[in-house]
Amino acid sequence: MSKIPKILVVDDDPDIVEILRYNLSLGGYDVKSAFNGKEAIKKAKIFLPEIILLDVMMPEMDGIEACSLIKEIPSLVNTRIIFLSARSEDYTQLSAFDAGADDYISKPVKPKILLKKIESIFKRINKKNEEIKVIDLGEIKIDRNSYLVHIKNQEIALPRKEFELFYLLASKPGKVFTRDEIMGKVWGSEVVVGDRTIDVHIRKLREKIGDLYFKTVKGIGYKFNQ
Amino acid sequence: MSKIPKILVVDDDPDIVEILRYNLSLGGYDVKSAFNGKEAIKKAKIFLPEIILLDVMMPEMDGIEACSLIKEIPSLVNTRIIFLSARSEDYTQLSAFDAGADDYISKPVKPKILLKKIESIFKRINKKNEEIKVIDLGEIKIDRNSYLVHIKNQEIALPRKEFELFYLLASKPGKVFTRDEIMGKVWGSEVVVGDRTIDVHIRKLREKIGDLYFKTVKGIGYKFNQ
DNA sequence: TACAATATTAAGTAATTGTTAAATGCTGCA
DNA sequence: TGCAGCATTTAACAATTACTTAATATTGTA
Repeated sequence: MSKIPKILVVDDDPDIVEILRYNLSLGGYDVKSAFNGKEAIKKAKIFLPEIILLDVMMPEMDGIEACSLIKEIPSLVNTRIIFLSARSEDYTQLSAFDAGADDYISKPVKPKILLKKIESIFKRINKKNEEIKVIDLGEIKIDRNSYLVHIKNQEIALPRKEFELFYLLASKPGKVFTRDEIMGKVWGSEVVVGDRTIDVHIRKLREKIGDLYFKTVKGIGYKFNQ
Repeated sequence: MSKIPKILVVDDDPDIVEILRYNLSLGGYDVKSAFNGKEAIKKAKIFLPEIILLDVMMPEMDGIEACSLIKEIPSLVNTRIIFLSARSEDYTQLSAFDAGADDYISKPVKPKILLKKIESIFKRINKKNEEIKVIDLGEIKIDRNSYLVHIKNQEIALPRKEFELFYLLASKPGKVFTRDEIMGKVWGSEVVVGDRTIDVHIRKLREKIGDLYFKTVKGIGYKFNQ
């Protein structure tokens, strides 16, 4: 998490490579470049970048073909590929996504959009590693994919805050979460809400999920017990 | 799938036509030729090639104009066009792609590169055709080939955006797709449209497909349930 | 017991989505 | 080229749902 994120830039036009390299370096990334598909694959194997920016139109081996090949290299399965293309046509986009692209930027590339996109991808990468999508406690399952809670074959839909709160508590059954902890993780550190807000949400959960599961630890916070 | 791939070569220089024809024939392709844009269009309509190699500079009607016209012929919408040009100038490339070109080779053409490119395009074409383009959920079938939806022996035609949205949601029944996710996958990550656009499309789907299938998860997104 | 912390309500406020109709964009065709 | 017809987006407003608050009651414990 503490290492510098690596990006490989691939384009046959040296000017474009330079522009991208410049902007990405400013953004604090470790950038390397290649000028065709073959070189890209070779360098990617060694450099192991988190993201590859890949031009679609290149002589010899085009971006889409290169992408397909990269996606087959085991050490690069988690590498995200962003295509660069002269025009944003449906056909091109489709083949790009078919080949395994993760995103798409049309030229001319605007530095702001580029950096934003990169940033959002890194955010996604980090998030994904942290997150487990389904909490399975046997009788109770909490599923982030469908935003549903299953209890003994019953299906319950929860509003967002209630779901997040439940998800947090159930992520470590038995652990007491302080009010501050809950506040920070469910509401975010910037939001300011009144004292009773958490209680009200706990109440709703007790109503919907079952009274017994949620234990109050007076003076500290709450915990979930199966 | 078993037929011989067809390529139409168009250049006003008979020598170049001959070189290309020779090399492509060796590669196992069914090659025909034309010597100007008009002839190219006429022959293409009958020959129905998978790929057209088109010289940019030609007397009477240049390649770019010819390309535009070809792209408007319904029976040739799936034909890929590769431009041949004496120099790889930016300006030319841009107009070429504007006209609907799929790729670009600069002269002098190296047979190896040409064959590789052609091969990679055919690979892509075949891959696409092989791909699962039909989502079959029993009572509901969603067919990408015809852009039709079948529900209980009823056939419903959907406009593109509605179709794409439906296709996305139905690709993982039960999964909640966030608005961002939907935006990125159906509209593309660069397009900016208003807040209510997705809702309106969902509404149309509910109208046409059935209210029950599309569930709103407030604060998150939408999901499809069979 | 006192009293600080939590529970419970109902009602207020905010946020999100639904619905329409009209505006805009696009495509094929005469 | 201009028009017709459909697709898509926008904008305004309504409806719904989520969330927070405030007032009051209850609880647990020093």
